[in-house]
Amino acid sequence: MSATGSGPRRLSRRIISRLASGMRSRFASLPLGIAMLDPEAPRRIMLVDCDMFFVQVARLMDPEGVGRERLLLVGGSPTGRGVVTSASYEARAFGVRSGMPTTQALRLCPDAVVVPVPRGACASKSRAINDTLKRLAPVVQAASIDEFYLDLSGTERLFGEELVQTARRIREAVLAETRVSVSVGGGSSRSVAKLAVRRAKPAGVHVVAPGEEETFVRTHRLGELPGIGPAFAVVLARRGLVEVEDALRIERAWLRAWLGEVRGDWLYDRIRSVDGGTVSERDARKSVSTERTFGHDLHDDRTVERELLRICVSASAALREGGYRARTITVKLRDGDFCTRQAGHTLPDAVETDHAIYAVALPLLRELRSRRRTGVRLMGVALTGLVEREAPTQLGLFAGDDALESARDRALARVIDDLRDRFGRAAVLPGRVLEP
DNA sequence: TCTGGGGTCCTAGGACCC
DNA sequence: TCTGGGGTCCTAGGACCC
Repeated sequence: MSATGSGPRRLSRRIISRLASGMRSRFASLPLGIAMLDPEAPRRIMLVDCDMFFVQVARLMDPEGVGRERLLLVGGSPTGRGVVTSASYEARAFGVRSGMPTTQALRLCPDAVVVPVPRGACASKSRAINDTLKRLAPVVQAASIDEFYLDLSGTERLFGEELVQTARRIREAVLAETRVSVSVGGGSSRSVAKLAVRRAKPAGVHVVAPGEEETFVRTHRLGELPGIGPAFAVVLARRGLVEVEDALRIERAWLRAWLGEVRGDWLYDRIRSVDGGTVSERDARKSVSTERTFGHDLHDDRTVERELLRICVSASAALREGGYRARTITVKLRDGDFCTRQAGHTLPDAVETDHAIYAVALPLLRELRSRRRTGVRLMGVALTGLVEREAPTQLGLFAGDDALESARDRALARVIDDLRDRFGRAAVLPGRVLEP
């Protein structure tokens, strides 16, 4: 839950006109004017959310096969330890939900067909939808692979239509251009739009009229609000707060005393649909991670360490692909009994090569393993403390025999990335780094 | 019944510094 | 002779989201 921002920023007239001229060239096909940048214009936010996105993409990929399956589960894994990422509406009628273990889903719906997540196709569909939306709205923010926030403040006057009509137009355009069915929620803030899109599903539109926000939010239970998960809902229920209605009766000071300043303020504002969140281009990434759940728990140290190397290779490739270096390397273990532990280390200088990351990760893994020696169900490596790769480094000061990575190591890593790009992932396999 | 993989944000204690 | 206090970084854990 983010409590950042404090409403629309005020922009000086000069900045507004500069932005507006930039916008006109970028959105040449739109009749955009200065009105939509007016910080005084009431916020009109839309959330475009794909209907069972992974199921739709899997069907589009294979129209004759998977495309004809009504009872379809996307997710699971060849190891048999997966969960359902997305289920068709027909399968949901049997009680299947996303996040449910695939084995459990198949007990509820034995005739369902399970297919893996078509990751690459999902990513490119997501980009296509984003491109379409950028032509239809001035500000588009991809909140996840299948959700997009649009800021349409001021466009009602501009387009000469109500937000509901704009929403329908956008829904039809996305369907026509990408063949993906979406639902659209609208309102005065991100959080209202997010609640509204659920009422719109499937394949519909729901716009909360200006002034109706509080009445609309009041029809929900607290646990239905985005940002209130099972744990928070239990805390609230202990205070007798179950419906939004219940919490509306409590003064801010009491919510702060019960829940802490940050969460108390957040809840007080959210149920009144006060939401400082703005729609803007996505911020820089904060972390890159790779993790893997094994088909069977791993016990042998050499096997575990070999898997760590593979995970480091994959995480560092993703790091370099994003154009980053990382200062903090964290190893995560989930034991056979689902106990999850992690250990991390922060370096004085950011690194980017497989070798350096593995050299930091290996002692962390050994430390975790020595604390608790049980089978390893899952292992992961997270890279944080990211810096842009082009940022100047202190390498010169430290380059020596004990430096974790040299300019030569980095150059080599990029050559290998390039080979993998051209000849496939298996073109270059790690070998020598195995014995540090 | 057995629990994925990719993220973001918050908390809280201890170290360290001024 | 007793105990400062505030800011920032690091680390581990957890809640939450899709």
